Amino acid sequence: MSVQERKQRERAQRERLIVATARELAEQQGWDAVTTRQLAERIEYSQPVLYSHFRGKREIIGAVAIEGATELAAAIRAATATAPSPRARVTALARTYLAYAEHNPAVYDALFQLDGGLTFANDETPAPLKDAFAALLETLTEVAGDGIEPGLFTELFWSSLHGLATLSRAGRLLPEYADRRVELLVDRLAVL
Amino acid sequence: MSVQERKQRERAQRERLIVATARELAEQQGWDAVTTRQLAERIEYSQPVLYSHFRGKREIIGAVAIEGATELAAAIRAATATAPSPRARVTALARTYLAYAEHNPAVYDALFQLDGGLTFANDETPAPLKDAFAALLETLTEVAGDGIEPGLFTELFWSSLHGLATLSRAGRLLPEYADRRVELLVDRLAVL
DNA sequence: CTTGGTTGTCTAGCAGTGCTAGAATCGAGC
DNA sequence: GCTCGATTCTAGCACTGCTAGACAACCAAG
Repeated sequence: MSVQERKQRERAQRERLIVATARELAEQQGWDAVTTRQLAERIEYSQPVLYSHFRGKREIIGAVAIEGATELAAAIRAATATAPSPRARVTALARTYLAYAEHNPAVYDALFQLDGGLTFANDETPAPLKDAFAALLETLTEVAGDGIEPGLFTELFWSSLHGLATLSRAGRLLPEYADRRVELLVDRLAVL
Repeated sequence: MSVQERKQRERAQRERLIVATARELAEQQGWDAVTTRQLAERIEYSQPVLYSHFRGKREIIGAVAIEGATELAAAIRAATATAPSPRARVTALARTYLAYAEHNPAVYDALFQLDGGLTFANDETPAPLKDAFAALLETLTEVAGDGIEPGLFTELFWSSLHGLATLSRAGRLLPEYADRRVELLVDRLAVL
Protein backbone atom coordinates (compact mmCIF):
# COMPACT_ATOMS: atom_id res chain seq x y z
CA MET A 1 0.00 0.00 0.00
CA SER A 2 1.26 3.44 -0.85
CA VAL A 3 1.77 6.18 1.65
CA GLN A 4 -1.02 8.14 0.07
CA GLU A 5 -3.43 5.28 0.52
CA ARG A 6 -2.55 4.92 4.18
CA LYS A 7 -3.07 8.61 4.74
CA GLN A 8 -6.41 8.54 3.01
CA ARG A 9 -7.46 5.59 5.14
CA GLU A 10 -6.41 7.27 8.36
CA ARG A 11 -8.17 10.40 7.29
CA ALA A 12 -11.40 8.53 6.62
CA GLN A 13 -11.13 6.83 9.97
CA ARG A 14 -10.67 10.16 11.72
CA GLU A 15 -13.73 11.48 9.95
CA ARG A 16 -15.78 8.56 11.26
CA LEU A 17 -14.37 9.25 14.71
CA ILE A 18 -15.56 12.84 14.50
CA VAL A 19 -19.09 11.83 13.53
CA ALA A 20 -19.27 9.09 16.14
CA THR A 21 -17.94 11.38 18.85
CA ALA A 22 -20.36 14.15 17.91
CA ARG A 23 -23.23 11.70 18.04
CA GLU A 24 -22.16 10.24 21.36
CA LEU A 25 -21.71 13.64 22.91
CA ALA A 26 -25.07 14.79 21.58
CA GLU A 27 -26.86 11.74 23.00
CA GLN A 28 -25.16 12.15 26.34
CA GLN A 29 -25.47 15.89 26.87
CA GLY A 30 -27.57 17.25 24.03
CA TRP A 31 -26.52 19.07 20.88
CA ASP A 32 -25.87 22.27 22.80
CA ALA A 33 -22.92 20.55 24.42
CA VAL A 34 -21.46 19.65 21.03
CA THR A 35 -19.23 22.67 20.62
CA THR A 36 -16.30 22.66 18.26
CA ARG A 37 -13.94 22.99 21.23
CA GLN A 38 -15.48 20.12 23.17
CA LEU A 39 -15.58 17.95 20.09
CA ALA A 40 -11.99 18.77 19.18
CA GLU A 41 -10.82 17.87 22.67
CA ARG A 42 -12.62 14.53 22.62
CA ILE A 43 -11.01 13.46 19.37
CA GLU A 44 -7.70 14.79 20.68
CA TYR A 45 -7.13 17.22 17.86
CA SER A 46 -7.49 20.96 17.61
CA GLN A 47 -10.50 22.73 16.18
CA PRO A 48 -9.16 23.44 12.69
CA VAL A 49 -8.89 19.70 12.07
CA LEU A 50 -12.69 19.53 12.21
CA TYR A 51 -12.82 22.14 9.49
CA SER A 52 -10.50 20.14 7.29
CA HIS A 53 -13.16 17.41 7.23
CA PHE A 54 -16.37 19.44 7.36
CA ARG A 55 -17.29 22.94 6.27
CA GLY A 56 -18.75 23.64 9.67
CA LYS A 57 -20.87 22.34 12.50
CA ARG A 58 -23.89 22.02 10.22
CA GLU A 59 -22.14 19.47 8.07
CA ILE A 60 -21.22 17.43 11.13
CA ILE A 61 -24.86 17.39 12.18
CA GLY A 62 -25.74 16.42 8.63
CA ALA A 63 -23.32 13.50 8.76
CA VAL A 64 -24.93 12.24 11.95
CA ALA A 65 -28.34 12.66 10.32
CA ILE A 66 -27.35 10.52 7.34
CA GLU A 67 -26.02 7.85 9.66
CA GLY A 68 -29.34 7.93 11.46
CA ALA A 69 -31.35 7.69 8.26
CA THR A 70 -29.43 4.58 7.29
CA GLU A 71 -30.05 2.96 10.67
CA LEU A 72 -33.69 3.91 10.72
CA ALA A 73 -34.29 2.45 7.28
CA ALA A 74 -32.57 -0.77 8.28
CA ALA A 75 -34.53 -1.02 11.52
CA ILE A 76 -37.83 -0.55 9.72
CA ARG A 77 -37.03 -3.15 7.07
CA ALA A 78 -35.91 -5.61 9.72
CA ALA A 79 -39.06 -5.12 11.76
CA THR A 80 -41.47 -5.38 8.84
CA ALA A 81 -39.73 -8.32 7.19
CA THR A 82 -40.79 -10.85 9.80
CA ALA A 83 -44.32 -9.57 10.31
CA PRO A 84 -46.90 -11.95 8.82
CA SER A 85 -49.76 -9.64 7.84
CA PRO A 86 -50.17 -6.14 6.42
CA ARG A 87 -51.57 -5.00 9.74
CA ALA A 88 -48.66 -6.49 11.67
CA ARG A 89 -46.23 -4.88 9.25
CA VAL A 90 -47.72 -1.41 9.61
CA THR A 91 -47.85 -1.72 13.39
CA ALA A 92 -44.24 -2.90 13.46
CA LEU A 93 -43.25 0.00 11.24
CA ALA A 94 -44.92 2.54 13.48
CA ARG A 95 -43.57 1.09 16.71
CA THR A 96 -40.06 0.79 15.29
CA TYR A 97 -40.07 4.35 14.01
CA LEU A 98 -41.23 5.77 17.33
CA ALA A 99 -38.84 3.57 19.30
CA TYR A 100 -35.92 4.75 17.20
CA ALA A 101 -36.87 8.38 17.76
CA GLU A 102 -37.25 7.78 21.48
CA HIS A 103 -33.98 5.92 21.95
CA ASN A 104 -31.88 8.13 19.67
CA PRO A 105 -33.25 11.59 20.32
CA ALA A 106 -30.10 13.43 19.30
CA VAL A 107 -29.88 11.57 16.02
CA TYR A 108 -33.57 12.17 15.39
CA ASP A 109 -33.03 15.86 16.09
CA ALA A 110 -30.14 15.91 13.65
CA LEU A 111 -32.43 14.39 11.04
CA PHE A 112 -35.49 16.57 11.46
CA GLN A 113 -35.19 19.34 14.02
CA LEU A 114 -31.75 20.79 13.40
CA ASP A 115 -30.45 22.21 10.21
CA GLY A 116 -27.93 19.76 8.86
CA GLY A 117 -27.84 21.56 5.55
CA LEU A 118 -29.71 18.71 3.90
CA THR A 119 -32.37 19.00 1.23
CA PHE A 120 -35.48 16.86 0.97
CA ALA A 121 -38.03 15.77 -1.55
CA ASN A 122 -35.88 16.74 -4.51
CA ASP A 123 -33.02 15.49 -6.65
CA GLU A 124 -30.23 16.66 -4.38
CA THR A 125 -31.56 14.75 -1.41
CA PRO A 126 -28.83 12.40 -0.14
CA ALA A 127 -29.44 8.75 -0.99
CA PRO A 128 -29.84 7.47 2.60
CA LEU A 129 -32.66 9.91 3.19
CA LYS A 130 -34.45 8.89 0.03
CA ASP A 131 -33.91 5.26 1.01
CA ALA A 132 -35.44 5.79 4.45
CA PHE A 133 -38.53 7.18 2.79
CA ALA A 134 -38.47 4.23 0.42
CA ALA A 135 -38.43 1.86 3.38
CA LEU A 136 -41.62 3.45 4.65
CA LEU A 137 -43.14 3.35 1.18
CA GLU A 138 -42.47 -0.38 0.79
CA THR A 139 -44.67 -1.33 3.71
CA LEU A 140 -47.24 1.42 3.48
CA THR A 141 -48.07 1.01 -0.21
CA GLU A 142 -50.13 -2.10 0.46
CA VAL A 143 -52.36 -0.29 2.98
CA ALA A 144 -52.74 3.04 1.19
CA GLY A 145 -56.21 2.14 -0.04
CA ASP A 146 -57.81 2.25 -3.48
CA GLY A 147 -57.14 5.30 -5.57
CA ILE A 148 -54.68 6.78 -3.11
CA GLU A 149 -51.18 7.34 -4.38
CA PRO A 150 -48.71 5.48 -2.16
CA GLY A 151 -46.42 8.49 -1.98
CA LEU A 152 -49.25 10.67 -0.74
CA PHE A 153 -50.30 8.13 1.86
CA THR A 154 -46.74 7.60 3.00
CA GLU A 155 -46.22 11.32 3.45
CA LEU A 156 -49.30 11.50 5.64
CA PHE A 157 -48.45 8.43 7.70
CA TRP A 158 -44.89 9.62 8.12
CA SER A 159 -46.06 13.07 9.18
CA SER A 160 -48.27 11.52 11.83
CA LEU A 161 -45.40 9.45 13.15
CA HIS A 162 -43.14 12.47 13.14
CA GLY A 163 -45.68 14.52 15.04
CA LEU A 164 -46.12 11.77 17.61
CA ALA A 165 -42.36 11.38 17.97
CA THR A 166 -41.62 15.05 18.48
CA LEU A 167 -44.59 15.99 20.64
CA SER A 168 -44.29 12.98 22.92
CA ARG A 169 -40.58 13.54 23.41
CA ALA A 170 -41.22 17.18 24.25
CA GLY A 171 -43.58 16.03 26.99
CA ARG A 172 -46.61 17.43 25.24
CA LEU A 173 -48.56 14.18 25.06
CA LEU A 174 -49.74 11.96 27.90
CA PRO A 175 -47.34 9.01 28.27
CA GLU A 176 -50.10 6.64 29.34
CA TYR A 177 -51.79 7.01 25.95
CA ALA A 178 -48.66 6.10 24.00
CA ASP A 179 -49.64 2.58 22.98
CA ARG A 180 -53.24 3.46 22.27
CA ARG A 181 -52.18 6.36 20.07
CA VAL A 182 -50.21 4.02 17.84
CA GLU A 183 -53.01 1.50 17.77
CA LEU A 184 -55.53 4.16 16.79
CA LEU A 185 -53.19 5.58 14.16
CA VAL A 186 -52.81 2.22 12.46
CA ASP A 187 -56.51 1.38 12.76
CA ARG A 188 -57.65 4.62 11.23
CA LEU A 189 -55.02 5.47 8.63
CA ALA A 190 -54.25 2.06 7.16
CA VAL A 191 -56.79 0.36 4.89
CA LEU A 192 -56.61 -3.29 5.91
CA MET B 1 -54.17 58.01 38.69
CA SER B 2 -51.15 57.72 40.90
CA VAL B 3 -47.59 57.92 39.75
CA GLN B 4 -47.10 54.27 40.56
CA GLU B 5 -50.01 53.31 38.35
CA ARG B 6 -48.65 55.27 35.45
CA LYS B 7 -45.26 53.62 35.80
CA GLN B 8 -46.82 50.18 35.95
CA ARG B 9 -48.80 50.94 32.83
CA GLU B 10 -45.78 52.21 30.93
CA ARG B 11 -43.83 49.19 32.04
CA ALA B 12 -46.50 46.82 30.82
CA GLN B 13 -46.60 48.63 27.51
CA ARG B 14 -42.86 48.31 27.12
CA GLU B 15 -43.12 44.62 27.84
CA ARG B 16 -45.67 44.24 25.07
CA LEU B 17 -43.34 46.20 22.81
CA ILE B 18 -40.52 43.77 23.54
CA VAL B 19 -42.66 40.74 22.73
CA ALA B 20 -44.10 42.32 19.60
CA THR B 21 -40.68 43.40 18.39
CA ALA B 22 -39.17 39.98 19.05
CA ARG B 23 -41.98 38.37 17.11
CA GLU B 24 -41.71 40.80 14.21
CA LEU B 25 -37.96 40.37 14.00
CA ALA B 26 -38.27 36.59 14.17
CA GLU B 27 -40.85 36.52 11.38
CA GLN B 28 -38.75 38.83 9.23
CA GLN B 29 -35.31 37.32 9.70
CA GLY B 30 -35.73 34.17 11.75
CA TRP B 31 -35.13 33.55 15.43
CA ASP B 32 -31.36 33.50 14.91
CA ALA B 33 -31.53 37.21 14.17
CA VAL B 34 -33.33 37.88 17.45
CA THR B 35 -30.27 38.64 19.54
CA THR B 36 -30.52 40.59 22.75
CA ARG B 37 -28.48 43.39 21.20
CA GLN B 38 -30.62 43.61 18.07
CA LEU B 39 -33.80 43.45 20.10
CA ALA B 40 -32.57 46.10 22.53
CA GLU B 41 -31.70 48.43 19.68
CA ARG B 42 -35.11 48.04 18.06
CA ILE B 43 -36.96 48.93 21.23
CA GLU B 44 -34.49 51.78 21.74
CA TYR B 45 -33.31 50.62 25.13
CA SER B 46 -30.19 48.84 26.29
CA GLN B 47 -29.90 45.12 26.85
CA PRO B 48 -30.33 45.09 30.64
CA VAL B 49 -33.82 46.51 30.21
CA LEU B 50 -34.82 43.25 28.56
CA TYR B 51 -33.62 41.40 31.62
CA SER B 52 -35.70 43.58 33.90
CA HIS B 53 -38.78 42.20 32.13
CA PHE B 54 -37.70 38.64 31.34
CA ARG B 55 -35.26 36.24 32.94
CA GLY B 56 -33.63 35.65 29.59
CA LYS B 57 -34.17 35.03 25.93
CA ARG B 58 -36.08 31.82 26.64
CA GLU B 59 -38.78 33.70 28.47
CA ILE B 60 -39.16 36.13 25.59
CA ILE B 61 -39.65 33.20 23.23
CA GLY B 62 -42.12 31.78 25.72
CA ALA B 63 -44.08 35.03 25.72
CA VAL B 64 -44.31 34.96 21.92
CA ALA B 65 -45.42 31.34 22.14
CA ILE B 66 -48.24 32.16 24.53
CA GLU B 67 -49.37 34.97 22.26
CA GLY B 68 -49.39 32.49 19.41
CA ALA B 69 -51.37 29.91 21.35
CA THR B 70 -54.04 32.48 22.08
CA GLU B 71 -54.27 33.48 18.42
CA LEU B 72 -54.30 29.90 17.21
CA ALA B 73 -57.10 28.94 19.59
CA ALA B 74 -59.15 31.94 18.48
CA ALA B 75 -58.56 31.20 14.81
CA ILE B 76 -59.66 27.60 15.22
CA ARG B 77 -62.79 28.53 17.12
CA ALA B 78 -63.67 31.17 14.54
CA ALA B 79 -63.19 28.78 11.65
CA THR B 80 -65.16 25.92 13.19
CA ALA B 81 -68.00 28.08 14.50
CA THR B 82 -69.46 28.80 11.09
CA ALA B 83 -69.02 25.33 9.60
CA PRO B 84 -72.34 23.52 9.20
CA SER B 85 -71.36 19.85 9.59
CA PRO B 86 -68.91 17.80 11.65
CA ARG B 87 -66.93 17.09 8.54
CA ALA B 88 -66.78 20.75 7.57
CA ARG B 89 -65.72 21.62 11.10
CA VAL B 90 -62.87 19.12 11.16
CA THR B 91 -61.68 20.19 7.73
CA ALA B 92 -61.82 23.83 8.76
CA LEU B 93 -59.87 23.03 11.91
CA ALA B 94 -57.14 21.23 10.00
CA ARG B 95 -56.82 23.88 7.31
CA THR B 96 -56.81 26.70 9.84
CA TYR B 97 -54.16 25.02 11.96
CA LEU B 98 -51.88 24.40 9.02
CA ALA B 99 -52.46 27.88 7.59
CA TYR B 100 -51.54 29.44 10.91
CA ALA B 101 -48.33 27.42 11.08
CA GLU B 102 -47.49 28.35 7.51
CA HIS B 103 -48.16 32.07 7.86
CA ASN B 104 -46.59 32.48 11.29
CA PRO B 105 -43.59 30.16 11.15
CA ALA B 106 -41.60 32.00 13.81
CA VAL B 107 -44.50 31.96 16.24
CA TYR B 108 -45.10 28.30 15.51
CA ASP B 109 -41.43 27.62 16.15
CA ALA B 110 -41.64 29.48 19.45
CA LEU B 111 -44.57 27.27 20.39
CA PHE B 112 -43.23 23.88 19.42
CA GLN B 113 -39.68 23.85 18.08
CA LEU B 114 -37.81 26.17 20.40
CA ASP B 115 -37.51 25.91 24.11
CA GLY B 116 -39.59 28.67 25.59
CA GLY B 117 -39.31 27.15 29.03
CA LEU B 118 -42.95 26.10 28.93
CA THR B 119 -44.38 22.89 30.30
CA PHE B 120 -47.12 20.85 28.67
CA ALA B 121 -49.71 18.27 29.59
CA ASN B 122 -49.50 18.99 33.30
CA ASP B 123 -50.77 21.39 35.93
CA GLU B 124 -48.17 24.07 35.38
CA THR B 125 -48.99 24.42 31.70
CA PRO B 126 -49.92 28.06 31.00
CA ALA B 127 -53.63 28.61 30.49
CA PRO B 128 -53.43 29.74 26.83
CA LEU B 129 -51.72 26.49 25.89
CA LYS B 130 -54.32 24.40 27.66
CA ASP B 131 -56.99 26.48 26.01
CA ALA B 132 -55.55 25.91 22.54
CA PHE B 133 -55.71 22.18 23.16
CA ALA B 134 -59.26 22.66 24.44
CA ALA B 135 -60.17 24.40 21.19
CA LEU B 136 -59.04 21.34 19.26
CA LEU B 137 -60.88 19.07 21.68
CA GLU B 138 -64.16 20.91 21.23
CA THR B 139 -64.38 20.14 17.55
CA LEU B 140 -62.65 16.79 17.52
CA THR B 141 -64.68 15.15 20.28
CA GLU B 142 -67.67 14.67 18.01
CA VAL B 143 -65.64 12.74 15.46
CA ALA B 144 -63.47 10.66 17.80
CA GLY B 145 -65.59 7.58 17.26
CA ASP B 146 -67.24 5.16 19.67
CA GLY B 147 -65.21 4.03 22.63
CA ILE B 148 -62.32 6.35 21.84
CA GLU B 149 -61.48 8.89 24.50
CA PRO B 150 -61.66 12.40 23.00
CA GLY B 151 -58.35 13.37 24.61
CA LEU B 152 -56.62 10.41 23.03
CA PHE B 153 -58.10 11.14 19.63
CA THR B 154 -57.26 14.81 19.87
CA GLU B 155 -53.65 14.02 20.74
CA LEU B 156 -53.38 11.84 17.65
CA PHE B 157 -55.07 14.31 15.33
CA TRP B 158 -52.99 17.15 16.70
CA SER B 159 -49.79 15.14 16.28
CA SER B 160 -50.64 14.49 12.66
CA LEU B 161 -51.28 18.18 12.06
CA HIS B 162 -48.05 19.08 13.81
CA GLY B 163 -46.10 16.60 11.72
CA LEU B 164 -47.64 17.94 8.52
CA ALA B 165 -46.93 21.52 9.58
CA THR B 166 -43.29 20.97 10.45
CA LEU B 167 -42.33 18.61 7.65
CA SER B 168 -44.02 20.61 4.94
CA ARG B 169 -42.45 23.83 6.13
CA ALA B 170 -39.03 22.17 6.17
CA GLY B 171 -39.54 21.28 2.51
CA ARG B 172 -39.72 17.57 3.24
CA LEU B 173 -43.15 17.01 1.71
CA LEU B 174 -44.29 17.58 -1.85
CA PRO B 175 -46.16 20.89 -2.07
CA GLU B 176 -48.50 19.61 -4.76
CA TYR B 177 -49.92 17.02 -2.36
CA ALA B 178 -50.74 19.58 0.33
CA ASP B 179 -54.52 19.72 -0.16
CA ARG B 180 -54.90 16.00 -0.71
CA ARG B 181 -52.93 15.25 2.45
CA VAL B 182 -55.41 17.23 4.52
CA GLU B 183 -58.34 15.64 2.77
CA LEU B 184 -56.97 12.17 3.38
CA LEU B 185 -56.19 12.98 7.00
CA VAL B 186 -59.76 14.08 7.69
CA ASP B 187 -61.26 11.19 5.74
CA ARG B 188 -59.28 8.56 7.55
CA LEU B 189 -58.94 9.84 11.09
CA ALA B 190 -62.34 11.36 11.71
CA VAL B 191 -65.36 9.11 12.22
CA LEU B 192 -68.13 10.87 10.36
C1' DC C 1 -35.92 75.70 44.67
C1' DT C 2 -32.81 72.61 46.62
C1' DT C 3 -31.64 68.46 48.49
C1' DG C 4 -31.60 63.29 49.36
C1' DG C 5 -32.54 58.86 48.18
C1' DT C 6 -34.66 55.57 45.47
C1' DT C 7 -35.51 53.84 41.13
C1' DG C 8 -34.31 53.12 36.72
C1' DT C 9 -30.94 52.78 32.90
C1' DC C 10 -26.59 52.38 30.63
C1' DT C 11 -21.64 51.32 29.91
C1' DA C 12 -18.45 48.00 29.89
C1' DG C 13 -17.19 43.59 30.50
C1' DC C 14 -17.27 38.23 31.18
C1' DA C 15 -17.22 33.65 29.45
C1' DG C 16 -18.66 31.20 25.86
C1' DT C 17 -19.75 30.31 20.63
C1' DG C 18 -18.36 29.12 15.41
C1' DC C 19 -14.78 29.86 12.56
C1' DT C 20 -9.97 31.10 10.44
C1' DA C 21 -5.17 33.35 9.28
C1' DG C 22 -0.69 32.52 9.90
C1' DA C 23 2.94 30.35 12.66
C1' DA C 24 4.94 25.97 13.89
C1' DT C 25 5.68 21.24 13.30
C1' DC C 26 5.89 16.91 11.07
C1' DG C 27 7.38 13.54 7.76
C1' DA C 28 8.31 11.56 3.02
C1' DG C 29 11.78 11.50 -0.53
C1' DC C 30 16.34 12.56 -1.80
C1' DG D 1 20.70 14.50 7.55
C1' DC D 2 18.23 17.90 4.76
C1' DT D 3 14.55 20.04 2.27
C1' DC D 4 10.19 21.37 1.39
C1' DG D 5 5.34 20.47 1.01
C1' DA D 6 1.51 18.83 3.82
C1' DT D 7 -0.53 18.89 8.19
C1' DT D 8 -1.60 20.67 12.62
C1' DC D 9 -1.76 24.09 16.21
C1' DT D 10 -1.83 28.68 18.46
C1' DA D 11 -4.01 32.69 18.82
C1' DG D 12 -7.35 35.56 17.52
C1' DC D 13 -11.83 37.62 15.36
C1' DA D 14 -16.62 38.84 15.68
C1' DC D 15 -20.44 37.33 17.70
C1' DT D 16 -23.67 35.32 21.47
C1' DG D 17 -26.44 35.57 26.25
C1' DC D 18 -26.00 37.68 30.35
C1' DT D 19 -24.59 40.89 34.44
C1' DA D 20 -21.91 44.01 37.95
C1' DG D 21 -21.32 48.44 38.97
C1' DA D 22 -21.30 53.29 37.43
C1' DC D 23 -24.43 56.74 36.26
C1' DA D 24 -28.66 59.45 35.58
C1' DA D 25 -33.46 60.52 36.25
C1' DC D 26 -37.05 61.33 39.12
C1' DC D 27 -40.16 62.05 43.13
C1' DA D 28 -40.92 63.52 47.96
C1' DA D 29 -39.59 66.28 51.76
C1' DG D 30 -37.65 70.59 53.67
